[in-house]
Amino acid sequence: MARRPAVGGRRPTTIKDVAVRAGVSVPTVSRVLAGNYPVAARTKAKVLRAMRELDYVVNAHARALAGATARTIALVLYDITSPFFSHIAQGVEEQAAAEGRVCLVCTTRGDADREMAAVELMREHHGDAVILVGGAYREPEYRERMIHYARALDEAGSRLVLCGRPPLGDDVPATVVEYDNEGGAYALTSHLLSAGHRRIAFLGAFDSATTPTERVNGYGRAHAEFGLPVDDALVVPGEFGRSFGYRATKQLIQDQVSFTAIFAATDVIATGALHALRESGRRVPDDVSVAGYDDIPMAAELTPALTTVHVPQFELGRTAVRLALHRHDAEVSQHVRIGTHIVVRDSVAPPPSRRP
Amino acid sequence: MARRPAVGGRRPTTIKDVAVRAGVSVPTVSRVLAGNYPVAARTKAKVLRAMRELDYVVNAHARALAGATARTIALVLYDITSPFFSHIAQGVEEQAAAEGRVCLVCTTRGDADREMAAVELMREHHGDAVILVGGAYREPEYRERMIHYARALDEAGSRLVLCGRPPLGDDVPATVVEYDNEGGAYALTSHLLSAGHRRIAFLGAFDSATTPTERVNGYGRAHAEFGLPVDDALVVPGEFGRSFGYRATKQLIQDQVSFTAIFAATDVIATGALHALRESGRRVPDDVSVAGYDDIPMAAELTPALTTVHVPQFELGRTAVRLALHRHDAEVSQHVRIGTHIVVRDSVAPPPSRRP
DNA sequence: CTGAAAGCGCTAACAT
DNA sequence: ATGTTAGCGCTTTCAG
Repeated sequence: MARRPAVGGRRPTTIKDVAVRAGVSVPTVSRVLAGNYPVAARTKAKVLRAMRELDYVVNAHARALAGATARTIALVLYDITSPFFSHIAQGVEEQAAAEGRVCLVCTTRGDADREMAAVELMREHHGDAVILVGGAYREPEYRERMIHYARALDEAGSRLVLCGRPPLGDDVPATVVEYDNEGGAYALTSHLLSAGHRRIAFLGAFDSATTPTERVNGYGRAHAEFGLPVDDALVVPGEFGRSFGYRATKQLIQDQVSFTAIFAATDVIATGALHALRESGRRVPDDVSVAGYDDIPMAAELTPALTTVHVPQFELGRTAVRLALHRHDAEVSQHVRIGTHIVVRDSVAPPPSRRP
Repeated sequence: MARRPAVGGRRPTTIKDVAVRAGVSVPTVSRVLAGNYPVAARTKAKVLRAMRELDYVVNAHARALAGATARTIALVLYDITSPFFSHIAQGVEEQAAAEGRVCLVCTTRGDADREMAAVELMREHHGDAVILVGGAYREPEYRERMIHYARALDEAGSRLVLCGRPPLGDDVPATVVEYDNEGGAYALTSHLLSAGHRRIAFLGAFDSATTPTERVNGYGRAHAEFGLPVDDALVVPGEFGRSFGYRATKQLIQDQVSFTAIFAATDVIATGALHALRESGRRVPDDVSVAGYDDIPMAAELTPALTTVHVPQFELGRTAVRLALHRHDAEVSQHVRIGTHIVVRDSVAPPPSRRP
């Protein structure tokens, strides 16, 4: 029964070794470790000394198995390299650290199957919460599966958190941290319309298989309120990546679709559009106005600085963790909707026709 | 001894429940779970069926405690939101996933104490490796502490990995995945000098307390080989952030220091410099050339596209995981140095004096 | 304030 | 091919 001779090393120090060296029992060591139980000062000192001398660290697994919680937060992320998601992740990580938790991270890259596999995997780790960021699909089976996960996690004493994703229904035990997609898009489109734009291209109308179409809906509602029709030729479906923004803009120009403004569904798409416009000799905002969505930090640093809709990414992440960990406090609501607002910078001007 | 009534839920299903329902013993269930032992097809089917019906998932902690490894990779990162680090993190995450591991992530934000606390925390989790990315300090106590961690992790059957960080010494059991800082900086500086530049500002000469000064060394060596002195007024120490690049450039201009090129120690610093130059009415590369380091994906997409030194971020991350996990294969070296090379784009031109 | 005993859920050695 | 037994390192009753 020789256990774990660990190819390159010997058996790590355990609580028992500490107990022996300090001349006390194992539970006593455990008590000074937890610090939630009276221990004589002298005993405590002896134990701490032994721990230091032996370079002892607790075994998180043994602790999780014996005690109640693993003190981890699981994060299932669409993609770490996208600025929008990475800032949410930062919020999650910082709040988790502040509450004494480590993060377990998995990446899905927009694959629903990988996402579900990731949730299953996270279930095995029995963290305090499983936070889903980005990606959300609308197939009914997918939804059913998520509801199932929400229930399973709840029964296991954990919590499913939908961060920046649509809710699953009021009877589903999940925490929801949303933000306003439709309203922000409505406000920004209104801003463009008020500036005099009548031909506004919308880049990134997500297809029905993926994330909600709320942003394009806001765009549509603003047009409706202005009594203007939407020209379908101006609404370009696509993913949220820089290359899509670039390609879509090039295509619009090549197809000779006339437009005086571009509203990109994300700031990253907008940077691609900006690039394409510049390459085609269009000045922004003199010839064409450009607006984005998300207000990633880079938006303020582009030339011209991008007019966009602010989404508090960091706050979103922090809130997700906070709500999940304090879900038993009566004051803490489990469904919040964080507001968004327009940030006016330099990439939007009246269309050329409206200027001298 | 009522265990874990878990405020909002009941006791999760265990392997025992599965065994009972399938009418077999616990080890048999364990065997079909592991799949590394002969089990009769009929029995296996019964067990799998029971697992499905009970919605069973293994307890990762129990498994880690009883078995050998936790199947996790710990990642201690300077900052998730910086593109350079997030792309390394992506490489780590993908390789870890490919090898059936989940990542535990902690962020340090350049605080040596937080970094050490993070390593301690990761030690508790008994992952297969603890990968350190970014940040590295040069105080002797810090170095001693890291050496200590390397030994402790080794003894625990884990592995310290220094990714993009200087080695700790040949006798220290750690995996090192380096890349060439000095050589890349030398090559790029030579490129600028060859183009005719003689007043090249260097932005981001790290102070002695933090990361190595190798990049500035390469800058110096190139000058020496060209038989040129370095003007200290052109070498600006600072952190690697966009705002530093912006401020330093503004300062240089305000101080009327003459320069025809800027070599930024990171691409992110370069974006700040670009911004400041644009604001001051300098055209790039017509009036001033700009070069960066790292080749973050954004570098290719700037206007003008940035000439820089390519560092394979994704590869760095993947390699870190691969080497650590396969450290017992004789063929796998535990100290690799990944090459860097210049990427010539549009932000460097001969200085105005050398053009018609 | 401290120790003895039990058990968390799982895997691995030992028998069949 | 399967069951029995022991034990991973820790926390938590329960006694004293």
